Amino acid sequence: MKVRFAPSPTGALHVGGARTALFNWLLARGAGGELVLRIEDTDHERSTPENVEQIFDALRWLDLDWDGEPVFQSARSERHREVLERLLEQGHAYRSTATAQDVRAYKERHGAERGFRGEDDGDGAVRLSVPAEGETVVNDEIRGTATFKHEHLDDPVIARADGSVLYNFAVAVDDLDAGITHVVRGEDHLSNTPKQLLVLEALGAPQPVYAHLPLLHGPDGSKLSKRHGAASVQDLRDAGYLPEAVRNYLALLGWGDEDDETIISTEDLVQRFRIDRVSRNPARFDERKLRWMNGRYLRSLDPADLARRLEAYSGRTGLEAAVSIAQDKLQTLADFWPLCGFLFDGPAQDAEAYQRVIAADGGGDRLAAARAALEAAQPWEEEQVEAALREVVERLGVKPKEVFQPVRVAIAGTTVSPGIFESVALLGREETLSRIDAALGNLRSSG
RNA sequence: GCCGCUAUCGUCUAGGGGACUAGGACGCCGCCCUCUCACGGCGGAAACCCGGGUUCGAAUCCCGGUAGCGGUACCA
Repeated sequence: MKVRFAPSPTGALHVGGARTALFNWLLARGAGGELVLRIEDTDHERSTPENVEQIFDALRWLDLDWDGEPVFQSARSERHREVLERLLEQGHAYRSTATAQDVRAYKERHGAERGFRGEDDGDGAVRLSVPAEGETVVNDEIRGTATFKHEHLDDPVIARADGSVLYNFAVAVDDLDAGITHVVRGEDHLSNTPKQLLVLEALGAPQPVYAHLPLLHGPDGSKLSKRHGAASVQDLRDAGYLPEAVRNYLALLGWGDEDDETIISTEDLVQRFRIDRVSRNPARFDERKLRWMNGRYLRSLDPADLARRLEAYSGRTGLEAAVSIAQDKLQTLADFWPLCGFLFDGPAQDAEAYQRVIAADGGGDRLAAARAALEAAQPWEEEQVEAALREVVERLGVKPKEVFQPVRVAIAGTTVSPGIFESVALLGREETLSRIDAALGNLRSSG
């Protein structure tokens, strides 16, 4: 088995393209086949080094590897010219000067459902001769068969007047030459497939196995784009998702095993993935479910591992202690800093929280009581911190939160943080007391 | 317009003639846990596009309609 993944280098790797890459990868890796990467761009306008590097980068981040060197398509290779000549000589193709207007005029005369047939003008673009009778059947692993009657098919242009070849010709020849056995790509290519099959047939070449994946849409059913949030692999990485979670989520978008598992490791995915179990309906990309799944993966990570990833993501260091008290509260890597930033950069400035929790209803008095208890806590460990604060709660006869929240706002600046005992213990005695003093000082000065 | 593909809870899906009172997951709602926010636990609402046919029996097979998507480039 030889599988190929052929992204078009339009820039970032779109989420749909990433899923196609994943399915190709799962198919090849699961069957022990070979997976080649080909950058598909016959006119070479889009495959700038930057665009190509973005594709590689996205694939590497997803940890989807390929075999051998990536291949770059060419519109003017000697091989393409040679095959074109052969088709011309054998009468499978002809040169025609017919324009798009000519095609329209033809259909007005013969009916809209009638495929265009040109005449051999001896020059102009090269068109493939579609047989007058019969049909071309695409055997698709996912859809069964799609039948295209030849009378409905236009003679497709396969090379421009200047001799450069077009996609539907190039892709068929390139797949043939590379010995590709399995073509897995988006459903938008299904209607192109008969053209490619006809090229192969004119060449007397065998057909690969096809599988056309349903398309991916945005949450509202329209084409997935930036305005829906994350639309590319780059966006996903920036939003703080884990590659293993993205792989898991994407695999379940259009594919489902009979056992209904939701969290599936990549190893299991490789083992269980079956191309013929891919769904036929288009799927919507729902970032909420990805967030949930990412949280599951995040929580299952070893804290040291999570800290490493967070450090790479944020560019900061020394995060492990904070990670260990915040891990359960994160869904993405991006959630960490808003939650734990106060441990490193001082309390946040949430005036509303301060007013409501410390400045009102005796919050300051309870905070002062907590300060005194904390000052006496010995040693400065989570257990002693908890004992000290709970003792204050008991002595004052108030609800726990009436003591804990003022402390939280004093050290974190906001009402949301990791557990209060862990946070205080991690912050240290000196820093904690000084932040409480600052909050209390504020209270006095504001009267 | 023409050609092609598709149609199960809001979303992703399981199901492939009787096991369907249609299962799971996200999301949503309620309760529990609880120092905030989360996590977790328990429970709930929520779907077979419509119409014909085949059959003892249809979510499942067939036909038609409708809708969505894709293609219809000297783009990829």
